[in-house]
Amino acid sequence: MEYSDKKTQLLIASDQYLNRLGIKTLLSVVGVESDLKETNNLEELIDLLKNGKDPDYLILSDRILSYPQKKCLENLRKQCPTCKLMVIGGETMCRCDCEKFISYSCDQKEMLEQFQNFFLEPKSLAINVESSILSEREIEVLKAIALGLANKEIADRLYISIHTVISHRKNITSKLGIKSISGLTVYALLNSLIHADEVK
Amino acid sequence: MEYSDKKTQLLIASDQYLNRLGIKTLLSVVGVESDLKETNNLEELIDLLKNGKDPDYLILSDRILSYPQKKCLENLRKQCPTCKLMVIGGETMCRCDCEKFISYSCDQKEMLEQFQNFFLEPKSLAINVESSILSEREIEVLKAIALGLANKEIADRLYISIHTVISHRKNITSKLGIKSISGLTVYALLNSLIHADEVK
DNA sequence: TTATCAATCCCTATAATTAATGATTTTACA
DNA sequence: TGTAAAATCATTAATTATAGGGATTGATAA
Repeated sequence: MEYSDKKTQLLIASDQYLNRLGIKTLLSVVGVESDLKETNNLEELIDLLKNGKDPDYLILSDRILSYPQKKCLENLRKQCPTCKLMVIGGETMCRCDCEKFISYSCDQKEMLEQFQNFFLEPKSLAINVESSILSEREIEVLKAIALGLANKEIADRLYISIHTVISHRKNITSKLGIKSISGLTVYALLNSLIHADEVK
Repeated sequence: MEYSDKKTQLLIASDQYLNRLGIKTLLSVVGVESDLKETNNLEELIDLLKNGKDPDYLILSDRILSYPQKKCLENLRKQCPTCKLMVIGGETMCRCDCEKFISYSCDQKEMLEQFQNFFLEPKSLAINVESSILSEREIEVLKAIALGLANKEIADRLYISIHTVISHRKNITSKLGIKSISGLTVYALLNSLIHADEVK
């Protein structure tokens, strides 16, 4: 039921230009012809999805997703319920609600196969994933922990008592199941709560 | 003084296929014609430099460098003292001994300019940078800290007393000037001492 | 053959974090 | 309007980490 005079609509969202360029080259290798749009940030992506018509395919890097990634993806899904979604991510990217997940570490052969499959396979049903459970305040505290602040410093920064900080910490560790500061730091990094160069 | 029948030798080293593909596409956009080799890991890169003749240009991603990055780059330099070196890295990559440093976050325009300049500008002199100062044992302890282990656990793992661990820790923090666990974790991540998915 | 450095160990005292429990106030939602 | 969750503060005890000191051994380079 396709109109042969209507090209496939494809949208690429990745923060890195070299990545987008690689993806585009790969698309031409695979033989996908499309009306192609691209963006390097989440805001513009959301704008494009809101104001334009739904693309047929959306290829995005996990690095442009905001925290929490799962929630962010869910919201994107709502913006384009009919499109096929491919997420390219690092080893630690949570497997999420998308038709195709590809790791950045895939070699040429695998990457080619995955891309070919993506455009051949029928659209799958969305998988429901539960989203993040941290409250706003807990996220603030988590950020501060990951930045290397001590409880007292966090208390001063957020204008609360150190007891409250400790309470939040307890809730964070029990909710996430991550007990060590390093673990929390990595979590915060992976979820773009902080940037590596902010840490003291 | 170039032989017109001899193509430029160029070597691309990046862990990610999409990156290499993007770089190659960019090279053809810029109009660089070359004998091109590529690799996705450090070992193969070193092999290529040892066994083949020196390339004219070496483009590498900071992600394939082993710890410490500066030392690793110095060693690579010795392997190919005459080649022009471009390093593409993240925001937190240390500015290092190379002719051209490009951030992954550069947009199309800047990336194009930087690539064009790289192949036009004359080779600069190497900058001497001091290398890492951590001892082997200190690196072991740092790894363990970044993985989220407590002093006691580190002691058990390394078969030393907790006092020794504390001593090493003191030396590490004073050498690096990084006091917080999060800071040390980020340092370990950036220097590929650990991987994010190993952290507990 | 001295220095130097890495690696190991120890002590004391203070600071910081965690565990276990509990309580109050505000906010959001059904 | 009642309930649940979030955000706040608190106490006590136990555990861990940090900041100062030192000390010994073995390897290695000047």
